[in-house]
Amino acid sequence: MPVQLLRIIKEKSETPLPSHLQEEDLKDLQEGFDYTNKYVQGTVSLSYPLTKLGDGTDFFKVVLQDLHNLSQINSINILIYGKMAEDCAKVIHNGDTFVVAGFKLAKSPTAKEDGTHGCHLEVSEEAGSAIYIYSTPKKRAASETASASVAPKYVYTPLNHLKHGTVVNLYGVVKFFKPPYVSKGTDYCSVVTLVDPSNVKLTCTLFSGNLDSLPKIYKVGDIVRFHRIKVREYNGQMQGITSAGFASLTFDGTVGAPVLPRTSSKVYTFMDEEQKTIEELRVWAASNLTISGPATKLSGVQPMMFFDLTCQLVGKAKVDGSSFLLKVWDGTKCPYPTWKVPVETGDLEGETVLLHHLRNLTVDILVYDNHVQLAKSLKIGSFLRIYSIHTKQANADSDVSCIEFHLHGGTCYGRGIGVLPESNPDVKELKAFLESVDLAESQNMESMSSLELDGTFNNITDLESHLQRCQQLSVTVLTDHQDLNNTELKTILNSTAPQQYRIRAKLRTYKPQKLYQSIKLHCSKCNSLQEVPDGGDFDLILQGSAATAPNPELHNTSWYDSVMWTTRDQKQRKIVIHFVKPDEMLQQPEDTLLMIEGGTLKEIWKLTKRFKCVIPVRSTEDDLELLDLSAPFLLQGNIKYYGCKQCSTPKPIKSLSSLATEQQPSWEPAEIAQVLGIELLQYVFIMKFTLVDGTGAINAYLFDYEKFFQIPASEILTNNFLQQKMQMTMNMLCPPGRKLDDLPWLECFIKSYNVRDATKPRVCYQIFDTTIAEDVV
DNA sequence: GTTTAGGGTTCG
Repeated sequence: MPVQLLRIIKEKSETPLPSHLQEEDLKDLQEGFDYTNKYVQGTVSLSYPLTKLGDGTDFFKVVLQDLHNLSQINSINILIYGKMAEDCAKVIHNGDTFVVAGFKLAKSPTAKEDGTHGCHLEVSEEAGSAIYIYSTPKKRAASETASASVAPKYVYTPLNHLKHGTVVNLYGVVKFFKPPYVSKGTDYCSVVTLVDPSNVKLTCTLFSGNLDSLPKIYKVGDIVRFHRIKVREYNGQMQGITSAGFASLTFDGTVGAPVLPRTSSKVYTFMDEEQKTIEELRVWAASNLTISGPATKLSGVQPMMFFDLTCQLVGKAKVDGSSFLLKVWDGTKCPYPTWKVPVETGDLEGETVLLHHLRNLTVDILVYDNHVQLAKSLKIGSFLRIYSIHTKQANADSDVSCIEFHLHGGTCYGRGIGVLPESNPDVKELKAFLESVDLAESQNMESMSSLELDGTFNNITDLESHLQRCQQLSVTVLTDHQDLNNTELKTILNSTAPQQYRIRAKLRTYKPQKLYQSIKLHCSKCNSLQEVPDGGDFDLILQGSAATAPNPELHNTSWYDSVMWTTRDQKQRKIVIHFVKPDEMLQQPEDTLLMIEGGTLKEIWKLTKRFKCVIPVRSTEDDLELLDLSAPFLLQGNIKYYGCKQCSTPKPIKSLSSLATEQQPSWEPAEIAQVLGIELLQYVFIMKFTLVDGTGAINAYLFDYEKFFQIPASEILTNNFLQQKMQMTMNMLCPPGRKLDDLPWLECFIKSYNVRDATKPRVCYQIFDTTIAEDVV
């Protein structure tokens, strides 16, 4: 809208300028800068008559003065070209406040003569400029009286004085409306029924090929002003219909709300009189029109109702030729399970991450027939009001029934979809609310009742394919208890613990998503879980122990041979390696256990490649001893073995001689730990699986040393291949980006158990006696 | 300077 005539009340603009525009001071304007998104503001001090340039283009020149700028150069010439020149010349008056946005700056050839700015502004529709003119009524009235140039005076006809075959202007309060929809002809259509204080109704049928030029009505009670509407008699009643030059303004009908016209007209008159009319109509409507109650939120829907929903579009997808899916949210949670319309993953438009985040708050609305075309054109993220959504209860007799949302075909009762601008007060309120919604809360599966869970299995399509799916092989296999029957998750959730169940479910999600974070150390004695220490800690401990000088008296005993040397670097570090002697004389290095004093991380690492076991030690007066238990007490291959600090009581190293004297020591970590008084910590996978089966969802812990993944937890941290293998397995169980429908089934055993910790008692679940099927691995 | 729709809930 290149030229807008607005009103000023108490020096303050009623209509804020578009937010992307930034004000620029006249004195700061410089050549060579981009002023596409800038505006300047001032008072019209002089305007010249509208003229035509040689090529026939309309041309209009205005001098703009910045009254707040006390410097010498406080005015600038504005050159307006084309249609904007014509529009502007019609409405502008000296003294008006004038705002120009999106102009071009050029050197002014007349700067020196007239004392204005060194540059002038060039303004035209082609350049993307916009002009806003603020006119104070008093000044305008005075100037109109003085100049005797009278603005067109509109006459408005009350609804009880309409005559067939006339074209009139009128005001009315919206009693009913159909938001613009695609007609069967070439245009959009909107049907609007108005009333006014004469208590006569007028239904208007409005057509336009341009969606924007139909009145922007958002709710019953809005007030409209129509210019040039044709009146006809139809079925014994007066009817309004668009005629050439039809134009409209729409206002919020709330008493006391700002009087802001919604329009697409480039130029319109709107002054004191109009303001007064709107305010009077608002007051009349407040006591004469049925006021609808508060808007229905998703949290307030009932199984069988029609309602209007103000919401944000999160996703959309084609379904078939006659229906289309809209995924929307309003920040509240529907109290019933809601249906999920199955669509191909590739057909779903919207931000995947957001769709996932909001999955518990979005509802699927299936729109049909004539609404499909409009629905397709909607932008993700836009704010909508969907009129007359029908809620329907699916499978009413089953105990897992859910609510379906339909926008049926046709336009009865104003059924349709309207896009609300961000400036709409309801949208502002909704936006603020959406930003405040605590997603963590709504995503917390544990806080959800089984009824609230994903309703994927609750519609007919899914039931049909249910048999098919039952025949699918599970990606997991039970290693025991095959005689048990499956139990639904809902039943498990409603039962007391402890018990054991066989279930058939899908892995909806799991934690941690970074698989290496699932590896912990477990003490089977005190049942504690701890993080795997990182290599840096080990390095520090080694450096600390290197400060302890080796004790030569401890070298070369009956059960080990010792070798010592000094590094040639400045540190002159002493390194001792004690090779444990087995009975067998001929021993291969790969079968040998050695102990090392004063070695670095790198040296130890190298030794583990050649020898079977490496134990870092340091000297005391009468024996070798293990280092701090934050360091591994044993390294074997790629694996570092740790002891539980709490449960271990380390013994002198000579206790190891009992193993060394065996004929062929196996050097099992568990045995070594035992003789050294170490409580061995076991590597485990700890994961939280969220399992769903259509009746409920359960968070079950996977506590696995090796059996489930058939990958030893101890090896995963140092083996890229195994990490990849585990990631592939998880991708198989829970393919990323897949709908729940397409996930594979898992057969699992789970056991429930009671947990009493600092918080309230709760029931937890753990997977057991289950393993990944061979063909999956 | 035509047609569309011309208010009054649901096939899915």
